[in-house]
Amino acid sequence: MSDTMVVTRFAPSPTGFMHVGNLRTALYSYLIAKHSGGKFILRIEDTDQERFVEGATEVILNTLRMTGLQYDEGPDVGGPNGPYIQSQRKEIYQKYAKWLVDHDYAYYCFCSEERLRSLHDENGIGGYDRHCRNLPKEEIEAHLKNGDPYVIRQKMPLTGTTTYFDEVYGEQSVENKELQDQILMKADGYPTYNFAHIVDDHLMGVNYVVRGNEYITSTPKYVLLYDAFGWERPHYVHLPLLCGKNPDGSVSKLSKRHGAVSFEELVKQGYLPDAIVNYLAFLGWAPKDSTQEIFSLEELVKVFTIDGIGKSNAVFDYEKLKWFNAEYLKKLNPEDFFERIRPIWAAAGMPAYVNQKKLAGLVQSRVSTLNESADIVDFVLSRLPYDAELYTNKKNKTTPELCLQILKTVRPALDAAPAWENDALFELLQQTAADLGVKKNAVMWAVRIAIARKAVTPGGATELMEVLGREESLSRMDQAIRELEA
RNA sequence: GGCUCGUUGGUCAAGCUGGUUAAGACGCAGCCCUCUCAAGGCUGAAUCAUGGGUUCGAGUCCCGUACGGGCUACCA
Repeated sequence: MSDTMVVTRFAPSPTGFMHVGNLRTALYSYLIAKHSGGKFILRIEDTDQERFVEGATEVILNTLRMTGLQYDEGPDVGGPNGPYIQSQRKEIYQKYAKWLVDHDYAYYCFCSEERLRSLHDENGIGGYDRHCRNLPKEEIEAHLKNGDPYVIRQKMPLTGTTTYFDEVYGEQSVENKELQDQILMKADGYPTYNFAHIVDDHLMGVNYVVRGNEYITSTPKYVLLYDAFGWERPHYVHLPLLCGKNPDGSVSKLSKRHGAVSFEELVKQGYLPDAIVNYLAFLGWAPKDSTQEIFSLEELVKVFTIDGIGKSNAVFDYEKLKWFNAEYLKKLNPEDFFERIRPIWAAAGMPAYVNQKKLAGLVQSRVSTLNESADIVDFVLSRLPYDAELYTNKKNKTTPELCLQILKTVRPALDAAPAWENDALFELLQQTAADLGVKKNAVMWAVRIAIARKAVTPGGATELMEVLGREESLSRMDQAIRELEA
């Protein structure tokens, strides 16, 4: 292990929901820190006052809690480098901005918004013309004394190149003349992301900056700031982006039109936090020397390394997420699974006579999300409409007529059932089939359709009879016989 | 437009310093199992964007082209 501890952070802006792309960034930051026994910090970046959303920080805290990404320092747990909410650190940024101005790395800009807008073309493209870069001292003093609104801009070098090393993408370098004199402090006294995160990362000891690759081209500007302050530059780990597939086959940055993209939404749809985390880990990363895919958070911490991170953007695939979720659902012990779907069934109106525990057992290996557990048992929740067609089955050679005959034989035999339990019922029906001289499968088909009225059900005829209970099963069967006779 | 990053099957991807029958997973198809359907087991179809180099030999190195992403905000 190196002598300096790895310190990473997750620094979301409170938007009101947790985009899975953001969650994945948080995950990777956490894993990189914890893999080497380092520290993981949470910092809220709320410097955009116009975008303030009530309760948004709670969403972030809650997501991290549910996914198990425990941070060592953060707004609600404190730490030696707080506060961890940027809006509470205004004076700090102002102090450092002032230092930059005093040392000629930044300057006051008094340009009006109208003037700035006029610099842009119809697409909003076009940089600042550095109008205020070399204002005479007296003019600056006058503006300041006059209380004119101003911003502070970074004074980029006009020549040369800036180079930095990215842990994923390798060496990156740009011509300094391409760099904009970006705004560090806004007119409202708040810093921009471009400035605040640098000051905070340094002050908080963050030495591994993990974020989306949309920052790859602006990082030279950040590196210049570190250099200006004389601070040690952090390691940079830029991550490939998460994309979604469009109807026409093209891909673009993952957004709402691709489906559920927030953690909360996925959970609401019946995905388990652990499964979501596991899937996200594999979007842009793969373990070395292993084809294993199911990993707990603790296991991920052990195997996660930066050199396993890919460079190209990944498409978010809901089918694969479903598979992960189904795997996690199957791994749950039966009681656990039952407890999770019980409220869903209750809300759907599960009848009291149903043996829910048994039903849950039948459902567990047949759903890929919690919510599906209600759809898949619709025929239990209420009696589905009669459909004579279902009694006809080519493979088992059944027809409505044959089924009626079978049911009329089965029904009285059932009265003699020793116990209303799967094995006994199975044996009984098997015996009836033998007595009748028809295949067992034909009997099973007739009975199952009679009580479920559905071609595809979780579990077979006798299992469903057990789940429905004696009374309901017989009642359904009686009804089926009446309908077939009509 | 400028700058920049990327490109292995439909999707996630392994393939690190050039020689592989180019892993594995999801999905898809088929078979087995089976009281329907799942689960489980087995099999299969499907990929190195493209054109030039370098080399005895390139998915792996170099250049161009195409396509895609990102940045170019008093958003992060």
